[in-house]
Amino acid sequence: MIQTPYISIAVSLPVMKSYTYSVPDHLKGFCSPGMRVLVPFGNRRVTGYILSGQKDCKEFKAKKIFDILDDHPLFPESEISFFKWIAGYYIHPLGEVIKSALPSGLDRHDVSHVFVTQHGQDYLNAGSLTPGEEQVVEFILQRQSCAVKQLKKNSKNITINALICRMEKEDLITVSAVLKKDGAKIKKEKFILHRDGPKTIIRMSKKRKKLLSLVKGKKEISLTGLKVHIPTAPALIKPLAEAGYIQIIHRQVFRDPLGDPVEPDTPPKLTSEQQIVVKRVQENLTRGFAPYLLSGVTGSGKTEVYMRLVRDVVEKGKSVIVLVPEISLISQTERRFRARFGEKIAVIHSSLTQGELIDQWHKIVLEKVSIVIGARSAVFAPFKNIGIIIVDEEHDTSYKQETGLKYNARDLAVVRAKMNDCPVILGSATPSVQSYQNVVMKRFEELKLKTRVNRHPLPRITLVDLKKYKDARGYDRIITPKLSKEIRACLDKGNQALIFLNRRGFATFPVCMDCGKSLSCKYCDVTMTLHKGRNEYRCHFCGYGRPVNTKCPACNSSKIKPLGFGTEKVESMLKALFPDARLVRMDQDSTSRKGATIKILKSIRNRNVDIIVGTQMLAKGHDFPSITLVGVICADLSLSFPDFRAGERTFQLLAQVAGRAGRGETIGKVIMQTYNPDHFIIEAAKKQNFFEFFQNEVPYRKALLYPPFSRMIQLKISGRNFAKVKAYAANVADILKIVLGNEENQKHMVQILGPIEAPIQKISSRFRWQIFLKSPSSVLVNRLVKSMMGHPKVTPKSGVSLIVDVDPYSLM
DNA sequence: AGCACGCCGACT
DNA sequence: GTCGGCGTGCTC
Repeated sequence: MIQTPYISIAVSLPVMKSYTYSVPDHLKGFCSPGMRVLVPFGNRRVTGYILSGQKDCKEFKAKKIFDILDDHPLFPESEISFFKWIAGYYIHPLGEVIKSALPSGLDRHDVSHVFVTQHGQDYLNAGSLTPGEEQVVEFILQRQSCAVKQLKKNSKNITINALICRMEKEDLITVSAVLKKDGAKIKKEKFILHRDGPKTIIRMSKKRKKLLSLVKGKKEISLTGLKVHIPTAPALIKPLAEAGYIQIIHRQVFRDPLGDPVEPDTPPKLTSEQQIVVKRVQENLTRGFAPYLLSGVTGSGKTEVYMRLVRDVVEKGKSVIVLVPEISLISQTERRFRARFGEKIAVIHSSLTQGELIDQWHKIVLEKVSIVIGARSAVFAPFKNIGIIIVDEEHDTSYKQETGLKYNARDLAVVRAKMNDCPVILGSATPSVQSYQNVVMKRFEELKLKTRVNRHPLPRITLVDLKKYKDARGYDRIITPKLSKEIRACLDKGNQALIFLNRRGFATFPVCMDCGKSLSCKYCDVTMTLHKGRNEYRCHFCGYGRPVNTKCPACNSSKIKPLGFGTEKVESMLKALFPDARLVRMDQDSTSRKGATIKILKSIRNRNVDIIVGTQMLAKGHDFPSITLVGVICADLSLSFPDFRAGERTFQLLAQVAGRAGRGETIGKVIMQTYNPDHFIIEAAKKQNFFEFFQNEVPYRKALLYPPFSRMIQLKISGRNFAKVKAYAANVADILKIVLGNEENQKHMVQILGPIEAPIQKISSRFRWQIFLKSPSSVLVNRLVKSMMGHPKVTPKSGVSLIVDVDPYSLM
């Protein structure tokens, strides 16, 4: 609790400093760090987060805060230093860091709204408005009031600013600030308490009597609980409460996002390997920061190791954060944790509604739970006393947030563990090069699980050289005879086959047969994809669609040939090749409808399908015990990406997909079709040998000074005007060079690459340029960017945006 | 982010 | 001559 007259606030706006406010008398003693407050900022109201108390404020007169928005802090004081670290490392405003750490939808600020005045109304009725004015007035009246922003967006008229201004002067409309209201609130429910000795005696109907006896039987009962017995209870309670028979109280309840219940499980006996690993970590549980990399082949029982350690930590009265990759549905790992720990768990996941997420958050803050399991944002879980942090599938790219604050939750997990003096375990069957390099450098301790729990051997992988089928006609070119023979055999045995292709749609490269140009998106620098199911061409970057009978935009020819293939085409080919088989496709297109994913997963589990075709969403998080054959249509698709991590990603993806085969009793088979059977990535994937991959990859990274042998910061410059973007990018690069040139001792420590045009030159009508900074020292690149941003010549240019991405994942 | 203040082009 | 464009700077 803060007793000082002033408080230090981070506002949720892109401003780099914190601000001092005074606390009015009636709010004294109600402020704590971690609470939200509504504060005046400029001439409007915004959300601020209380950082600390402050004794005095001399340089300027502090404004008073308007209100405190929370009863309890939303995060513990101890987390503030973590937020500050993030703000510094990712070069991001502190208030926005906190905003992105908290559940979305909690932010409040003024939004200017326009209203129609009585005067304006009269003019409209009298028909004395100009057509332009009439349009504005009617647009506002349709929705009572309207945000100025929305009005501007809707209007094609460029002089809308002037029009609004003039209409306000003429008293046709008024503009005023409206506090943005949020959909998500704490859910409260009515609870009924019994009271003796009513103030007034009222007539007792049968229902009233029944209700009273029910209430008397329990100490307290929720209205929902009462409704089960007496459907009309909501109407009955009011007179009874007024007469003093009962008391109604409002209490917070937690919405249940967990869906169908999971059967509780009993811990199995650990294998000797697992025991060794568990013991090793247990020894260090209370000895401060200790980072581990748990590398274990698929099926080696990593989850069981996590669960043992979690139980230990919880028994010591500490909290646990478990991070899992973001997938479209609750993962197998999450289910297993719930089965083991039941009520002690909070879940943080993108499929939660805003309200559910806030409830889970409150459960953590109010210490109703001691375990959090969830996707990347769970790394911000507001625990005070963390005993261990676990990051499962640490190599997974979904830990990197690509919008707003571009953090990597896996890296933040290590930082948070360090600040909390606790162990952190990163687990994976295919670790990231970065994490394994940390093992090599002895920064992480490696823990190994070499054998599968059920002692089954890993699936056998056979390569098929696609070069031999380059000139083949028809199906053989995409589904080679070897693969189709194996599918047949798999079907005949009554098993399931999984066919993997990391590209969705039917034809991915439509080409005009007359002018030879590919059909590209109007707004992006990419080829469109034919989707037969939707009957249109679609851009996978901006969503723009063209009808299937579209003519070539360059020469107006109607002869567009659907070259290139995606999952949709593979599906239709398999249908033709195996007419007896039941097929299902699983990709973004087939799972976008609500409930579709569950339906597909259930049909796979219940063995109502024989062949599953899909993209990488098949490779993650779900367990398909009856799949015995995995077919990879083209293993090299992701290999040709213009990205130094293309090889790493390909290896991980192939190893993960291969691991889907033979999880049950039968030994799995994998057929991997590739144009590069001799490539070291493909060879290592074939052997499922991470170490071989790593040893071959490292020299290449070292030679070109790529991570983990350097730290990178990517500057993305984009805008609608090509010349402006290019000029601004050049300007930023110049400033970087000047700033770097001033630091004599650092000149040779940081490389500035660019500005260059991005591999995808335009997305959603925005032209894209980039600058890369590389350095062996993360501190130096960070400092360079900070001084560049502070340089007087790098003023934000209108129409051009500059985005800083520290440790970037996507270089496109 | 949003808003106010301050300087240059096309119009009553 | 002004109206209204938008570039620059600040918000406790």
